[in-house]
Amino acid sequence: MGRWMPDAGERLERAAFELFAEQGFAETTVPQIAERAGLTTRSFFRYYSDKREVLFGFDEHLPEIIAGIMAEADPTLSPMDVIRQSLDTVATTQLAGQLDYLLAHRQIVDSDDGLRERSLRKQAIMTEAIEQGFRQRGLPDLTATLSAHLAVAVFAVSVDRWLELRGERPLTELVHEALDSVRAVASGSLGQ
Amino acid sequence: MGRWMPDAGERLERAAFELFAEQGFAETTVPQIAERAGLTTRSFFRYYSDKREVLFGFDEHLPEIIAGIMAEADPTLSPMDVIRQSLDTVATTQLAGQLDYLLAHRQIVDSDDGLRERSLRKQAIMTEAIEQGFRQRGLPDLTATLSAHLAVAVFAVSVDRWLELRGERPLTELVHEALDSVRAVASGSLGQ
DNA sequence: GTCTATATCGCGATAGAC
DNA sequence: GTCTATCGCGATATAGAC
Repeated sequence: MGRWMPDAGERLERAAFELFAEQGFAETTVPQIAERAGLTTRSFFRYYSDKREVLFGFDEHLPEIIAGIMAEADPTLSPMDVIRQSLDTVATTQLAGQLDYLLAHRQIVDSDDGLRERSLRKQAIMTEAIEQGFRQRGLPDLTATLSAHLAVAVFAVSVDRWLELRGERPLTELVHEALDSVRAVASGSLGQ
Repeated sequence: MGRWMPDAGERLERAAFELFAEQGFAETTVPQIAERAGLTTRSFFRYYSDKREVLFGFDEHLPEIIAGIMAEADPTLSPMDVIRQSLDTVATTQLAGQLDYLLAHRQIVDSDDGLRERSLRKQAIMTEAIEQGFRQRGLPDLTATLSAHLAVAVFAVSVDRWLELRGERPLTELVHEALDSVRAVASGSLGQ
């Protein structure tokens, strides 16, 4: 057996995920994670800058993925149509089939303030990437920024509901419902 | 001299703000803050659960303030009108005159990843409070949630611009501009 | 890989307010 | 005297330096 088993990063991620689920995030120490993955504490910090990052490794790829999806959309589409089409794509190509993983992930994240905060940073990363995508499409700064915030809000709220419903309703349906609701609110057509 | 000078919390806050501005957040230790405030390290943590919190003490009051402002608005107003009116109130009663403090605060927060993250949590706290306010006004859950996200996005983006412009334009004007932009995006009236 | 700073928190003792 | 803020000591874990 070689000195370095392959996929150290993945082994750390798997070990951490298991331990967090078994004993909780706060109760799990980095040395424990490293030991289960067959590495030293020092090596853990080489792969992840802090204990929370091991649950958010995928964030690294988000900007590129988002840029790709938004670049594919027809240049003549309005921002709302870009949002709808892009979120549909994400729902079907990225999240379908991930329900169980996402539920477990969510349960861990919700158990700890620090992780909830880290999760907000993930949303901020997405917002920036989407904003950048809209700028590439020629939108002015203010519009690009607000469209990005709107897209992330719709997406986050819809995924929340999807997980609460344990996938009983398709994510795309929830996304469309949220988009309709945003349109109604923003147009001021909801006089009481 | 008594063992307890009054306003320990405020003294810690002032000392921390000064030290962060002088030497940076990461370079300032809790013992330094405590010493300048005339307290021990242990006491610091009785007032603030971690080093970042000393810059966000006001968050505690946000839910109550938000609830009060939203409750004052005419019950017949649409969500968008509630948002506009409430943000106008916040801009004039809470933020006017705070420009210098907010600029200094922002400079510190922007210098550190952990503080930026904490700042996102502040936005999440605001979002929850606004959502709750809309529920009190009788909005259905989905609409209340999305309206709250919309309000916070508009507010945050507008304050960002206000600070970048160093107050050259009135905050209310920037808020209205952002609200107009949101309406245009959400109504789909921005075909390319 | 080893060493270390420092954030963070638990516990028991104590000092002053009321 | 009770109550609460503060202190002092110590332990542990993260995170970064060397």
